[in-house]
Amino acid sequence: MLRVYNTLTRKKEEFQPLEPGAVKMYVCGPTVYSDAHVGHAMSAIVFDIIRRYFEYRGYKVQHVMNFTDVDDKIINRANVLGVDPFALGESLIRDFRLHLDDLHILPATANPRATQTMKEILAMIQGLIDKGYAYAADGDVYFRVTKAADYGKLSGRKLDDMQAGARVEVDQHKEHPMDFALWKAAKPGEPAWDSPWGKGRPGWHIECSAMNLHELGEQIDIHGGGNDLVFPHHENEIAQTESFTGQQFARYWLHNGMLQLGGEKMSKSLGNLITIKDFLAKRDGDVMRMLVLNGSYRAPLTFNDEVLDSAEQGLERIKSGLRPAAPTAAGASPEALSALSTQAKNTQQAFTEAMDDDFNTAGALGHIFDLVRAINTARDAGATGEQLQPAQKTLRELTSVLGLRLAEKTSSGDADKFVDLLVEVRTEMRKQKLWALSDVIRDKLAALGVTIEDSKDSTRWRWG
RNA sequence: GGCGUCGUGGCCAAGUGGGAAGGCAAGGGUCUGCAAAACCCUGAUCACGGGUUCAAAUCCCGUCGACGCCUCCA
Repeated sequence: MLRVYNTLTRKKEEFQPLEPGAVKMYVCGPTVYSDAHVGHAMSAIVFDIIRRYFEYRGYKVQHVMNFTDVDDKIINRANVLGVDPFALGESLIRDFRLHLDDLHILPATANPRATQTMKEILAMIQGLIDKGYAYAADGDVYFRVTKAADYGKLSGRKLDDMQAGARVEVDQHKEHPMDFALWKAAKPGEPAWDSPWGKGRPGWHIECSAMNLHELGEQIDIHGGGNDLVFPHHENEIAQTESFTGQQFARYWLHNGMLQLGGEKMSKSLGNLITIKDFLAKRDGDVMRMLVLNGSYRAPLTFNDEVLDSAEQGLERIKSGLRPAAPTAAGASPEALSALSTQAKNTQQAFTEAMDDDFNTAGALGHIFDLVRAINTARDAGATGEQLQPAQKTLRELTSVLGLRLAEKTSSGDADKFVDLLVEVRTEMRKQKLWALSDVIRDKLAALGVTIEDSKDSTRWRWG
């Protein structure tokens, strides 16, 4: 039984899809006004793992991730750069997609954009006005929060409490300080679309509601995003969509925790961010994923060089389990092989149990390391490639559910042949006990990125 | 001020009533010509103080601390 933590109820609940065997999942993507940072990567990786796990469990997943491509910040930044806001968004979306690929994140089944959903946005706003949930004022349109009886149910807030906080902007157009914009009247020089209320553009929240409705229908299984979106964004989405359709919107609300850099949330507004591009220039995409897997997706995640180094070493360890049998392997005992296959079976089961419990990746990873150890023990006991194969296949399968690539480094070009030759020559030297010379070759190759591992009667090497 | 999450060995962290997973780092060992890799071994009064219970890291109350949201944010 798969259980997920639902922000709406603050409890873990059994996952029951609207339609058997299918999952409709909508995840809030970035607003494209500057380079995406590793916090965006974390969120994308979290929901990629969730999606992969659902697919592993046999569900057909519709995974929608939007791009917000019209918004104040995009316009401001485009003005600063002196470029067209749409061109800016376009190029950032292109970059983001490349990053997702480098991070081994499966492409969403749909990537709607605000600017391409304008018809649906306008229809929804009109519908909300018709039903009395929204009102036009001076070219703007606002949502009437007092009309939505359960406004605040996701974030656990009450309208009265929020007013007490007094950090709500005062706007004479609004009936209630917490009313929020569905449509914003255009200022001179801004991108604008025609509407019954004059030229303008959509507010931030309505686009997600409209895209959801358009791509997935009135009800969805899972709505996801960072926990900084719980209020006001997701709260407002619920208010809009449920007021419009008259029924429950998303059954399960899943939120990932924030990446912490130096004890603080990484964010664009704080400016303490590391872009995905900078990260990938230094580390493999698997490292970021490993970091996410080692923690709990709902909790804050520490991000620094120490934990990244640790993640990198952990990956090496998993890879050790995938390495081939010794060339001279004579075969392991039946007891050893039986222990290996038992461990593979147990690992598979324990993995599923962990992941079924609200995607407990840290637990799942622990079980995977048990299998790694069992494989390495069997290899040390002389298991042949054929004998290791079933367990290694299980290891591959489970790690790929988590989205790990686990690629061994390779060289481009013909270098391998020359390394083979050097290693061959070195083997001769070792036979003649020319240790000093052998060690020089080993050191120099290491400097070139080749790792040499000798055993009693054979030598193997690899990049990295 | 309001709402919420959390505090587990040097670091990251799983576990939410009855054995304190796992990874990284460190130390010791096996193997090796030496290394490396692999394997084995070594380590925790579970923030603090009360309470409930035969039994608490886990439930309840309190204290302290950290972080998030309440304004755009993954």
